[in-house]
Order: sequence, then C-alpha cells, then structure tokens
Amino acid sequence: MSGGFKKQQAIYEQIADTICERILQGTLEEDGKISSIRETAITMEVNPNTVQRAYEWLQQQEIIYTKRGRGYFVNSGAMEKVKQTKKEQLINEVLPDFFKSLQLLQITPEEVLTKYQKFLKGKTS
Amino acid sequence: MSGGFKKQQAIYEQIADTICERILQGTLEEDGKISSIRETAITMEVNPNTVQRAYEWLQQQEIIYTKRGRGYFVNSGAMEKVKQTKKEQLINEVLPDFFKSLQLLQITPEEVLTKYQKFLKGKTS
Amino acid sequence: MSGGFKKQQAIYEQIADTICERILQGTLEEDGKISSIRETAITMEVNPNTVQRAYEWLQQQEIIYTKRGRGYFVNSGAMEKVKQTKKEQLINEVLPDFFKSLQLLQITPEEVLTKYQKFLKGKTS
Amino acid sequence: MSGGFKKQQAIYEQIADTICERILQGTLEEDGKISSIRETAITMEVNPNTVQRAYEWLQQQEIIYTKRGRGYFVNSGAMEKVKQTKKEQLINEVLPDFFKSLQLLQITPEEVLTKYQKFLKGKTS
DNA sequence: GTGGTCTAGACCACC
DNA sequence: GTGGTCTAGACCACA
Repeated sequence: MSGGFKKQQAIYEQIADTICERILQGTLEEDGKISSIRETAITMEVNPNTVQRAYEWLQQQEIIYTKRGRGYFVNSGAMEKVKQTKKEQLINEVLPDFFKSLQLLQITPEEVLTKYQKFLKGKTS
Repeated sequence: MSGGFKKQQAIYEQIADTICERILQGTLEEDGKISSIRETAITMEVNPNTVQRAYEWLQQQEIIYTKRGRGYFVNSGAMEKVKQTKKEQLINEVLPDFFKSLQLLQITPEEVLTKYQKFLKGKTS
Repeated sequence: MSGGFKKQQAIYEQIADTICERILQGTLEEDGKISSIRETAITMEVNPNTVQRAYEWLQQQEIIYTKRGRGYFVNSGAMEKVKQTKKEQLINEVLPDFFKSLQLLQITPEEVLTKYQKFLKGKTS
Repeated sequence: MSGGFKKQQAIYEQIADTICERILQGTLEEDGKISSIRETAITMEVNPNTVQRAYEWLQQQEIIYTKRGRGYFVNSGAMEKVKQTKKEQLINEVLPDFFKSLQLLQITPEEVLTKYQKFLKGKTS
C-alpha cells in the first residue's frame, strides 16, 4: 500500500536549504563561522546526526568548509555558487511546473508581471 | 525532536489534486463518471477509505457529485470552479515564494518571460 | 427483502445533533471548549473516528472550530447559525408531516394551541 | 461499543403503521379485506413472517380481525380506534418534542398557524 | 494530552 | 457492482 506519492523532503535537505537561504540573504557572510552542529541541532530541534549530514552535504557542494576543532565556515564564493545552483534548480524544476500552471489556469504573463511590481513596491514601502 | 519542517501533503489531498488536474486538462469531462472508489484505491495503491475521503472533499467543494450505487460524476461548472480555486491558490501561496526567489537570485522578470516564450514554442512545435 | 423503509440516522449525525442541541440550550457556550474526541468517544460508547467525523462535519458548517493540540471550540455566532439551520429543517421536513397528521386525525389547530399554552405553563410553574 | 442511540423502528411496526394510515385515509374501508400476508410480503419486499407479526399486532389492538381461510379484514370502528390511538401518540410523544423545538428555536405559534393555513390551501388548490 | 491522517476490514442500502 | 458508514488500532505533529 501507499503508492507513488510525493514524499516529504528529507530533513537534512531542509536544513541545508535554510543555510543556503541565509547565505543568499547575506545573513551568513563569506568566511564567517556558522553555528555549530550541536547549536543548530538544538535550535532546529533536530538530531545532531541530521545536522552533521546537512553540513557534510554542503561541504561536498563546496559551499562551506571545516577547520578541525574550530567549526564550519562559509566558503568564499559560496554566495555565487549557491546562487548558480539555486538558479539552475529554479529554471529546471520550478519554472516548468509554474509555466504549466499558468497555461492550465490561463493566466497571462502580464498579469504575473503586474503582481510582481506590486510585490516589489510592498517590500520597498 | 524534528522541528518546524514542512509536512507531507495529506494523501487524500494529493488524490483530490490529481482529480482537479484531470478536470483542468479536460481528461475528465463534466457530467462524466470518474473511476470508482475501489478502482482508484487499487490503481493508486491506497486504502479505499482514503479515496473516499478525497471524493467527499471534492463533493463538498461542489466539484463532483454522487449517485448512490452508480458512482461519482464531475459537476457541471467544475472546470471553472477548479480554475478559480487553483488560481487564487497560486496567487496567494505560490507567487510570493516565487517572487522571493527571483529577488534573492537576482533573476529579472524579462529573463523569465523569455523562458516562458521558449516554453510555449516547445509545446507548439 | 426489506423494502423501502426508513434508514437509521447515521451515528455521526446524531452526535452532531446532540452538540447542536447543547449549543441551543446554552449548555455549550460560544468560544467554550467541547469535550475532546476521545472523551466523547468513551462517554458515548462510540469509536473515536465516528466522533471525529461528527466534529469535522460541524466544523465545515462553521459551528465549531479547532485549535491543533488544544481541542474543539464553539464558534462565535454558532447559536444563531444552528438556530437558523434547525428552523429551516423543522419548517421544511417536520412541519409537513405534522400538518398531514393533524389533518388525518382531524385535530384542530386550536386544540394544539391550547396544549401549547398548557405546555408553557407547565414549564413556568 | 455503539451507545444509547435511536434504533431503527422495527419493520413490522412500520408495516402496521402503513395499514393504519390507509385506514385513516379511507383507502381501506371497514369490514373490507386487506391484502393477504403473502401479497403484502411481496409488495413490500419483506419476509412473510414479518407481515404476519404486523397483522397479529393489529389484531391484538382490535384494528383488524381474521376469518380462517379467508384472510384479514378491517374491524368496524377501526378508523375511530386508530384515530384515538394515533391522537394519543401524537399528543403524548410528538407534541412535547415539537413544542420543545418551537421554544428552543423561538418560533411563535402564530408563525406555525400561518404555515398551516398555507398548507391547507396548497392541498385544496 | 490534543487533533489529523491512514490502514484494514466489515456491514449496509441502493441499482 | 456502487457508495455510505462504522470499528479497531496505528502513527504523526503540535503544545
């Protein structure tokens, strides 16, 4: 039983995503230290092993690096790297679905553009 | 343990969504019969009760209706109803996230528009 | 076998009705908590799922609302809502049968009125 | 499990009720023959034993009588008898509930009277 | 503790 | 065959 349904995104991926977002936002600066595995585990109410896995993954992606005994740090160039990765992901995975929806729901790009300009104003004001 | 992370969408909601998509695509015509609870349960490898719940929800939304002993049928006007609902959902829930990403990744609307035109051509050709 | 006879009202509907009556009587106050699914299941000697279904139905009717992990609560305006619904039901379903009986049994409205005034006195005294 | 909920009225009682209604309506005349147990069983899609039980009960109430080998017949005075019985039942069982509802729903007797006059007109026209 | 969801399997009424 | 209801018991997320 329980057929071909969308599974929940793995928790370690969600943690990695959170880190990436903070790098993009500038909350985490390049070469800056990120919170320890133990800290993050407590803050996010998650098992330290899960955080460990997230950090490992980020390290493999060359987004962060580790100094033994000192902790994890944001790689120089991480922001650009993340931006590229996320951009590709958005273009290859998100956009097609998004476009498909626009088409099915008969929403014009103009309509969306208007919304976007309103969105930008809302953020500025 | 396991903090404030995204929950998996309920299976019965995913089933309901599938039906809605098929209505939008025209795969399910108005006043046409949709597959029985038991059939769907088997093809989707899910418990009949779960399908029942999905159909019940769709019925409450006035998207489908039931004839006892005969089955479930697509309501007339269902397509318009679904289109409206999904449109609102996209505008209120999907777009803000999408716009936030565009901003973070510094992608211009023009870039997206170009992709969309390519997408449309790809479908046409 | 067993022809076109009256079906038993579904248990979950009877539970919902009980809740509605208590709201009308003022036993359940607006914004007040109602007994939990499990509690009700035990006191009414019914499966929790059946109570769940009753509560879900009441929620869809906007008579009660839920706070996750805290319980179900009576909606503000529930009493008025219930009163309206029950009034319509009485007028459309109960009255015609009642009138038909009066006619068949040749009971005059005056006779009933007298009984009603006695009934009111009985309650007052 | 399954607590103190209203049970379905016994089928034999529903059959007896049907007979009574027909007597009241004049469909079944006094001293007239009523359809045989076997006939009724087929028409009502019910087991003959159930019909037998209904007829027995009506006989005990002195509403019908039996002539061996000929069938069941409506008793003279049956209409008056039924009328009395039903009247008492309506006054003792139905009216109190009905009055309770009127009170809870704050419906005035005048309102009901108006409805009744409309009901009578609807039947006459 | 709460509600929310799911599974497994049962019985009923309708067609 | 269909849908409609109910039971029994399980697991999850939230507080």
